[in-house]
Formats: sequence, structure tokens, C-alpha cells
Amino acid sequence: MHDGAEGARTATLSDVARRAGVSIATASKAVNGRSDVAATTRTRVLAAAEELSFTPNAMARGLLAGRTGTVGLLTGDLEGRFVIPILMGAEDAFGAGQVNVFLCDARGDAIREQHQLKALLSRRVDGIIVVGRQTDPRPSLGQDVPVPVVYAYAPSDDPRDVSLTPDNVAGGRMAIEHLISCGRTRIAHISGDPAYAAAQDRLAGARAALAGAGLGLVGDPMFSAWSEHWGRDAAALLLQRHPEIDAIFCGSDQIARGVLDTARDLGRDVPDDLAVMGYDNWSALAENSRPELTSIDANLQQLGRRAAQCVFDAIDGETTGVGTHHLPVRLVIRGSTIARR
Amino acid sequence: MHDGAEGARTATLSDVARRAGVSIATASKAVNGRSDVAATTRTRVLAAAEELSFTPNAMARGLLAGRTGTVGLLTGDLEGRFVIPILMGAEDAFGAGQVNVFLCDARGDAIREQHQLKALLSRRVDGIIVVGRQTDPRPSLGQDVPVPVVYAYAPSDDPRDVSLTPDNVAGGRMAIEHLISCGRTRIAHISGDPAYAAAQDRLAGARAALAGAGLGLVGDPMFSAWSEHWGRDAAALLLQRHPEIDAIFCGSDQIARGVLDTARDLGRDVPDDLAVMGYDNWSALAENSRPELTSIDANLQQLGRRAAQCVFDAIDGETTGVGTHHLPVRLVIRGSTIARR
DNA sequence: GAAACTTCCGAAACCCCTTTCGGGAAGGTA
DNA sequence: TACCTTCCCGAAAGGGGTTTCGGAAGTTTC
Repeated sequence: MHDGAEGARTATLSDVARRAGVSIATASKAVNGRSDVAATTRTRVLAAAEELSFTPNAMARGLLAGRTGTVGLLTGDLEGRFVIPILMGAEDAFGAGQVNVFLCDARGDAIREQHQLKALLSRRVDGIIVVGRQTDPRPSLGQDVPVPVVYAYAPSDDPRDVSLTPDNVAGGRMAIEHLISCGRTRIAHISGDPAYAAAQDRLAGARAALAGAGLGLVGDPMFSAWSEHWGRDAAALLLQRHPEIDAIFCGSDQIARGVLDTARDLGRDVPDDLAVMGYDNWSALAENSRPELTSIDANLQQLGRRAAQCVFDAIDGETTGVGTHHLPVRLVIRGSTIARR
Repeated sequence: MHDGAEGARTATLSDVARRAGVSIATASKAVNGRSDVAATTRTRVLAAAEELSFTPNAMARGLLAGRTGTVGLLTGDLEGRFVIPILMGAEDAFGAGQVNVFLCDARGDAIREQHQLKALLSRRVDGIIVVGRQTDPRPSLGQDVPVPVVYAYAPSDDPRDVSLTPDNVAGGRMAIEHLISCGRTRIAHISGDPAYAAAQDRLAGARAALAGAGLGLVGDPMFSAWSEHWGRDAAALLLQRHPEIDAIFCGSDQIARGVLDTARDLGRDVPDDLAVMGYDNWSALAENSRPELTSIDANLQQLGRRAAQCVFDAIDGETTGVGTHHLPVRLVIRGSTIARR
């Protein structure tokens, strides 16, 4: 009951108006900087608003405007490290304006996702960004969602949706081209779970680049898990079978870390004797290895920003081209692939 | 313009009422399962609502109720890996009910934080959780925020606030007690930036446990950075100066990874010859090292859940005790500290 | 057949803010 | 003095839903 105490009701516009001795309408105009208010009246109202620490009720405002200034971020799994940078990018792009982000984690459960979608719609979000944890296509939310939807990282399986995903094929190509430019010609590939589109796409890009240089992969590409353990085991097998190898392109930084371990155990010098490349540019891993890892960065934060931009555009009626857009990735060169000689 | 098309306005309660041939009031009662509605009327209304895929406007509803069913999550830095699990836990605890989470990243900037706080208040969140990236106390948002505030991970510097933070002292103690129980007596400590409360707290706990066993630390605790590089360098220095050491308690898993590397280089067998402990239980690191790392887990997801619960309680008027609550941590035993012999 | 209840429905107020539009007051002109 | 501008301000509607309360039917009781 005590004024200013914790329990005090937050001030409304009519409180401000009463305190300033004007009507609600005038208070509104004064606060929102519209004309038709005398300068002296305006300062009086603003002073009152300040004293009551008045903040306009965004709900009431949204009710009128038909827009809420909120966007839903629907993710399958927060744990995934790919989701976070995207989320940051989106939050960043929105934060510049007056938009706030509703975060929903569906825990990879379709039922839960429907639930969250319902909740977002009932909160009248102006748009939705769906973030997946893999680059494999995911089920569409459908075409009957009343607000714009953009899919980030995991594209929608419906070509009528707008999807943004990193260009893994280009990443694979870029990696190989870099290794070749470092003078390597006997290149092998160790990757993760072959069921992942990411694994296949990167391999496809790598093969294309090799073919373009008149080369081929040494041995078969090795697939299993996205882990250091697998990287170690695969490298041991590979280097025993094909000791002539002078570069290994890995499907992830984790795998590359394992490869580096094995190389060290076997006395193979990196990068002089053997170049190693990772993928994802997970800095905690890439920048702490010996030597530091050259890697491909998917620019996820930028992807998040772009997704936010697409949603904005769609809200404003400017339609982004539907379909899956493959965003450029970036080569980050570190010590594990310095040119020999 | 076409019914059901993308551009179609979302249905309102009056649309439903008109379609069902009843008044708005009756439609409201039917949809919300209140009494005073004949069964046949109710089914008719529900059918109409279904056909129009009606979702009640949470804003309009919140306007009446005075509560919005939303909570603000204010973080300094999403990048930090400590924030994510907390965020997941909170989202989880809320998600069970009808509450949704507004995510705001202040990028560690105080101005921006004020901005975000304003935004949250204007959206009339029912409560706020402030998540920091370190366990060092952070400035309070102040006592004049009109909704309950709970600080997670980074406690508030104002004892009148409610803060939840992991018990780093207990963690340090637990680590040493485990090493002693493995038969180790010549224990050293390598940690990160000494300016961090986490570093000091863990050391304090470790010293207490050692003293309790009539032991002391071998050499001075070594502080520098929370990185693998530092772990490698420090271990090299330490093992050269004190070769008799039989266990190293590290301030983070990253440091421990570095220590493992050096131990391997120097031919020290882990865990037989040297036990190594990490901290944080960052699974990507701890479960992929050779041998896998014993570590301390801060139960961050649980911390997030607890924070959410506190906010809930505060909203319902049940006040949690103010001050900083230290939540229990957990020992996770893996191969790097198996008892010798 | 009238009185006394039950049921069920709808009119209207309310939540907080924005916006339109009309009108009052002050000042200037004829 | 009568009339016209110009400037400000306020009454009121509206946005989408909830809730109270009164009243119109239909049902029972004597």
C-alpha cells in the first residue's frame, strides 16, 4: 500500500494524467511526443510520468496496434551449440529495434512443439523463427500459421517455406581448396554420422573440389560419430593403412581434435608432415589445440541476424524468396594447415 | 482476403460468437469451461472455435487479469556456457505451466541492461530472472522493480535480493575429499583467473578439506587463465618443480585437459601415477579426454529450475528467504581419478 | 393457474492505451 | 462588438477478452 513499495501497482497513464492535472488523451500525446500539446503541459506530464516511473503497457498498446513487437524463437534443443549463436544473432538484430524475443524449447518433441506454437500464437507474436539443431530438413509447421515463419539452420521440408541454412557443400569445397593451396595432394576425410545431411554435403563439396583439381580422396571417407574418440580411432586406422596421407579433412572440430591426438602419438608432425582441418570453428576446441585448428566457420550469428531480417521483411510485406537459402561460410586459418616448406 | 489464407486476420472471440449464434459473453464462458452454459450451446461454440482455429488473445486476457504469464530472462552474455543450462532449466520449469520466457541479452552492457529491463517491464512480465556468467556478485537491479527478481549464478551484491549460486566452496572441498579417498596426499592446484570468485571459493574449499585431513597443498596454487594452454604450461612447470605430486585439482575442465596433455608428454600415467580432476563437468571436454575426466558438476539446470520456482513463489506471495543461497554441487567420477592399486 | 425456482443467456462495465474529432479559450481582424 | 483563426485539450470509441448482474424463458409446486 505504501507508495513506491514493492507491492504498489505499476502506474498507468491515467495515474500520470491525474497527477499532471490533464486528461488521459493529453497525457498520451505528451508521453509519445505527438503535437497538439503545449510545451509547458508536456513538461508537466513528463515530470509526472517520471515521478511515477510510468512505463506504457505494451499489451494495451499492442491490442490497438495489432502488432505486439514480439517474435517467437522455437528451437528443438537449446543444448546444441549451433542453436546459441543463431539465437544470439536473432536477438541482436531484433534488440536494435523495439522487438523482444519469446524463447521456446520444444525438447525435440513434436507434441511439445505444437503446444509451444499455440502459446506463441496466443501471445500474438508478429513472426516466428524455427531453429533446428542439424542441417537436415525438418517438418514444416504448415502453411496455415497466421504469421511469417523462417526456418534457420534446419531447413523446412516444404519448399514453400523460407529456410536459411549454412552452405555445407561450399564449406567442404573451401576446405579442400585450402588444403590443396597448401600443397597437399593426398587427402583423406574423416567425418561423423553419415545419416546427417551435413556429413554428406561436406563430403560432396570436398569431392567436387578434388575432382576439379584432378585429384581424388585417399581411401574411403570414414563415417561414425561426431566425437574425439572416433577421431582418434579413425586416424589410427587411416594412418596405418595409408601412411602416405598428407592431409586430413575432418567433419567436425571434435573429430579433428582426436586426429591431432593420434598424430602426436604416432609421431606425425602437424602441420609439416600432416595437415589437419576441422569444421564448425568451435573456438573452445579449435583455439586450444596443438597446433590450433584451421576450420570452417558457418557464420551462425550472421545467419541468425539474417533470419531476423527475413521475419522483419515479411512482417512489412516484403517477401523473401521462398525455398532454402544456403548462406556463405568462412575459412579460418590457424596453425594446423600452414603451408609446408 | 480469402478465408483461411495467410493474410486472414486471426479469429477473435466475437467471430466465434457470431458463428455460433450466441453472445460474446456466452462464447467466453463456453470456451473457458465455466458453468452457466447449456451443454448443447457449449459444443456448438467449441465447434465454431475449432473451425475458426480460434486462439484467445493472451494480451487482452492479461490486460484484465493483471498478470501476463510471462517471465523475463535477463542475461549478460549468452555465449557463456554457464548461462545456457540455467536458461534451459528455467524454460523447463516454466514450460510445464502456461508461462513463456522473454529472453534478453544485455551483452554485458549496463546501459543496454537498463534498456532491456524497461522493455521487460513495459511488457508487464510477472517476474525476472537475472543470469550472470560468473559467480562474482553483480550490481543489483535495485529494490524498486515492481516485480519479483531472482539472481541466478551471479548473485546480487545487495543482500536484500534473492540470489541462487552454486556452492563453489563445497565443490572444492568435495574434489579434495575425493582425491584423498583415492589415496592421494600430495595434491596441487591449478586454476584460472584469480580475480574470479569461483577461483577463490574453490581454492578455499580445497584448503579446508586438506586441513581437515592434516594435509596442505603442494606448492602455491597456480592462477592465470581458464584455458588449456595455461593448463599445459602450468602442469609442465609444476611437475618439474614438484615431481612428487600425485594429484592435480584443476579449476576448470579446460585447464584439466591441458594438464592431461602435459602429463602424457612427460610420460606420467593418469590416473595411476597422477590423478587429475576438472571442474564444471563440461561433457564435450570431460567425456572426450584420455582418460575421461572426473569433475564437479554445478547442477546448473537444476539451478535454473529452482530460480524459476522462486519467481513463481514470489508471484504467489510466498517469499523465498533473501540473501545468497548456495546450491549443492555434484561429483562426477570418471577415469582420471580411479583409486590407485 | 399462479407463485417460486432453476437455467441459461446477454448487456454492459472494465482492463490500459491510442486516436479521432469536436469544441473552448485566447488572440487577432474588420 | 462581432467574427475568424489558431492552439490546446478532452470526451469517446475502439481493440479483445472476462465478469457481474439482471432478466427471460422453462420447470416445478401448491
